[in-house]
Amino acid sequence: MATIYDVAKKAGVSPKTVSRVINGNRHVREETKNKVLEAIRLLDYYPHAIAKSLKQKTTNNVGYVVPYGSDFVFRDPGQLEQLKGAHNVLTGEDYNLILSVPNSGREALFEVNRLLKHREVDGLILYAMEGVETLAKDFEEKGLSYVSLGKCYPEQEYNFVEIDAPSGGYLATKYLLSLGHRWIGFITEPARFLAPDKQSMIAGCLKAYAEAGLEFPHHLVLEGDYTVNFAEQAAGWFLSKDPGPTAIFCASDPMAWGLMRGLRKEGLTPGVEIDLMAGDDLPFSRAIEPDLSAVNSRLHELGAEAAEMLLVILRKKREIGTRAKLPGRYLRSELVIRGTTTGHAAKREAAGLRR
Amino acid sequence: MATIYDVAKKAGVSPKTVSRVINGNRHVREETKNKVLEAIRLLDYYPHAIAKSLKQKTTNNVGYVVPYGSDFVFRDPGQLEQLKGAHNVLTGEDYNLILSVPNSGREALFEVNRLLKHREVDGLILYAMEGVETLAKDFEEKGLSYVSLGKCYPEQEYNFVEIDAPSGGYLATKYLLSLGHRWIGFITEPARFLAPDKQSMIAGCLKAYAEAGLEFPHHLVLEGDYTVNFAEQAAGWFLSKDPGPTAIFCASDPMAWGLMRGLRKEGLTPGVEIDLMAGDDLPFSRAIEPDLSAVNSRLHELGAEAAEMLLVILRKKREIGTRAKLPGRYLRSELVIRGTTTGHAAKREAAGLRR
DNA sequence: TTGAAAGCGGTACCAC
DNA sequence: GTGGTACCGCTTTCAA
Repeated sequence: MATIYDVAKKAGVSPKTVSRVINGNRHVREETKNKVLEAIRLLDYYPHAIAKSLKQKTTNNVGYVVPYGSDFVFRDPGQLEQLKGAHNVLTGEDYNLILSVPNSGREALFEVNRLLKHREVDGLILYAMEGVETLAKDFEEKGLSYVSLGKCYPEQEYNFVEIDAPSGGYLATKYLLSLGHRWIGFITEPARFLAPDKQSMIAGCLKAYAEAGLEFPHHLVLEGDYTVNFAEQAAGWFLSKDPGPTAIFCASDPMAWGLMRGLRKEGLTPGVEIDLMAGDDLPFSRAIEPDLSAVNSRLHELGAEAAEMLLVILRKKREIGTRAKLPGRYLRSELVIRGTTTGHAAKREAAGLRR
Repeated sequence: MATIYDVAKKAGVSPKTVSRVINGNRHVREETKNKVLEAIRLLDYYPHAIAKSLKQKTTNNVGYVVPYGSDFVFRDPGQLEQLKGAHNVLTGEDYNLILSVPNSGREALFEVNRLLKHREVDGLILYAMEGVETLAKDFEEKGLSYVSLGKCYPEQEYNFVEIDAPSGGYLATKYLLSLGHRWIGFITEPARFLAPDKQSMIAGCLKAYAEAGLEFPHHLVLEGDYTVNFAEQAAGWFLSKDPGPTAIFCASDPMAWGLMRGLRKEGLTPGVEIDLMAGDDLPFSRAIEPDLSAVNSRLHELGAEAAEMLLVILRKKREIGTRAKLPGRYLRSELVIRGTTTGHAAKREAAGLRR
């Protein structure tokens, strides 16, 4: 395939002039430019991206590292929303996204080194994981760029974007309480998905109960694992409790799907005998279970925002030469009320009727 | 960051020797090797992937181009299974996968050029799309490597892997007929997803009917669009037909989910009043609708197989220097019988009972 | 406005 | 077993 020299020779100019034309430099006579363009067309010439990279010390690749393994990442719609958000932004700016899905935090650290230190990528979007604290300092020193999805260590102030889980828990709980529910069940995030000091949604749930002057039903809290099947089983667990819940809030949409199925199997219709609120509000959810009331976690925006931040950092680095630090951002959830939170179950309960 | 020269200097050897050590060449004295290793460790040295690429004319990146846009690709579990299959294989051999999701075939051709001709990738996995015929010849000429998911043009004999859709249709239909069904409804693949001469699953369905000596119910065929919502609506359409179906086979799992919901809304329980067979058997489906009988399209294998083929092609190119052609492969579906194909509806029909 | 030549960080042919 | 050096294809400083 043709090189810049072939083009130069054919057009009767120097490689530098060809380079100027390619990169839109205005200091080229129109006539010369046309000769070059014609030669490029004739030779079906495309600049060699690698050679350009070597010279310019940038690859136009960004790595995206999620340490939960390919089985999980490719099959969890919530993960994919984040990924999609980042992918959209990145490709919009002509960056390629290189997805790496190691099976553990340990392997992830290895991947991070592979991608960044070998300079296969200009920067990294990475899930919060233990050990990144050490990395962060290393990156700092070496001028490597990254943004994390979630805080990696308690004191991290820069270069992260995170969902404000407690605020989601607060909103959901407050709303359910306002419908008259007294006994709300909770399926939380798996503890292993929480960054070191990140607060669980439960913090917000507790707050809402406290504000309402009610005692929090600790016996109705279950740690989830983000899977549909787990949540389906959970339905029975909740119903075995006394007092049992008149409403359940769970930390992710897939868990809400499972819970819905579990409840139906037990003969309970969400929105009628029991209320249900989900934790993501994924587009996919609206197809599967269109009626689901939810806290919108804005996962797509989360990924997009991380990518935007990284692009700013990369741009600054290119222009000013130094690595920028962007203050961490929190995304607040919003309430989306649909058909599974009617308060009917709460009214029954108030009327002294128990299932 | 340190270069190979820094390491060489620190170890008191030449860059070439360092290169030998890095690449596992045996012609290095143990003592020298240790000196080099120590220097590498001290300097936290990692070889510059880009520089290596330039010299070796390989990038260790593979492109994956799907011309249906990001909204579709990231939210269709079937697409993601294929992608996951390819990603697993590729990363297992230390290749990076660069995902490109242009909005149309037209844009896809542009992407293909961007990735391949600029040498950002060593090879490409691409969805069958119109216009690839021209590309294929261009690739041939320029020695560029690709494998297509589906045949790109009727006479294509090499470098593709494709699901044998008619065989899936045949299996499903034959099985349903064996249960005693006479009137089977069909939701097909969207025509725009079919490669130029690719046969629809319907070809197989026709064959099964013909073998059974029955007339094919053309009035019960509906072209789908692969979405949940479409299929939900389709339930009503089927029930408005006369004679209506006692079983429905649809070309994808997401459509089966929608159809299930639609049928339930109409008061029909799949497996009881009407039989239902899905067209993918996705892992995700087993969580959402665990009971669904299906034709297993082996989408994960499809992606994996495409990646394997591409790796073989790339290996041959490296070793023999010439671009290999691999004969195209067809993947046959398999029947997975679960709870939604019981034949009850067919027996009722035979007994003269109609809904 | 245009060109000559050095250099990015590796690899590898060919000597020793 | 080890090293000197040219070269991959592009960009860029500096001079013309």
